[in-house]
Amino acid sequence: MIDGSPGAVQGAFRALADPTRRDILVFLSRQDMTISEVASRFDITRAAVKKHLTILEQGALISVHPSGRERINRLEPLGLKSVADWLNYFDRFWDDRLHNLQEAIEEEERQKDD
Amino acid sequence: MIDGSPGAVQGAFRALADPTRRDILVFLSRQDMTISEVASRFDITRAAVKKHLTILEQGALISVHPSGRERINRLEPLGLKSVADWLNYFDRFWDDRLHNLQEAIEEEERQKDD
DNA sequence: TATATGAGATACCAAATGGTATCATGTCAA
DNA sequence: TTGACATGATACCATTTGGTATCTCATATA
Repeated sequence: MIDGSPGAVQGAFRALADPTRRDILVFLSRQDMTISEVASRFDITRAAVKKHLTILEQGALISVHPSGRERINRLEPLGLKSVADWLNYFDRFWDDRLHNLQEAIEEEERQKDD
Repeated sequence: MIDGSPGAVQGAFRALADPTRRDILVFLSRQDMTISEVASRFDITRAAVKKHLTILEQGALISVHPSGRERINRLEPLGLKSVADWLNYFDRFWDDRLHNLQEAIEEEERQKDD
């Protein structure tokens, strides 16, 4: 088994599959935001943004902190790290296979230049 | 912008969102396989596996090489690397103290932009 | 040649997904 | 207290997604 905690990894990958959610993570990396603040960055309704934030929270990529009538959304880098850890399994292939691949590509490029 | 080639990153993240597809990648990391060989590892039909392989190919996570009447599916580490590169943006946030520092800097930048 | 086999192509289905609109609730402030 | 505002909750819709079944095509092989 590769996943240390399979469920968590699945939630994180699921959350990252949507481009809007990835953009939200970038925004939150710069600054904590309320739902409305996040929503103001997009052309979709606040309700849709709320759904995205819920999925991000389920994937443990953000945490939510109530403050009065607002809810502050905060990036949780640890969740992203679980994804990076999963990818780490393939690190060794980036060394050998990737090297060979790169050579093959360059060789192909040379042959096109005829 | 974070993505070097946005479309490619989206395709890769989309492909990785499904646990069956992530398992397929692990199998292919050990050994190249035909569609039927991959399908024999799962309890779903060969047609369903074929769909997964198509999505993996669209995400540039595997490549397909016809050989006679068979089609060899091969892991493409380069596609996974594009995902890792996207995640690299968040490397600095894995340390909370760096996060706070970065936040202050970015906030200053943001207020200039408004 | 005849036949078995690997793969492609559709058509179809149930469930999940991303979105909207609408209404309810809690909290701040005048 | 009353109104304004941030959020929660629900119902609903169109599209995508993961899956099956079935048919056809191409290619080994007896």
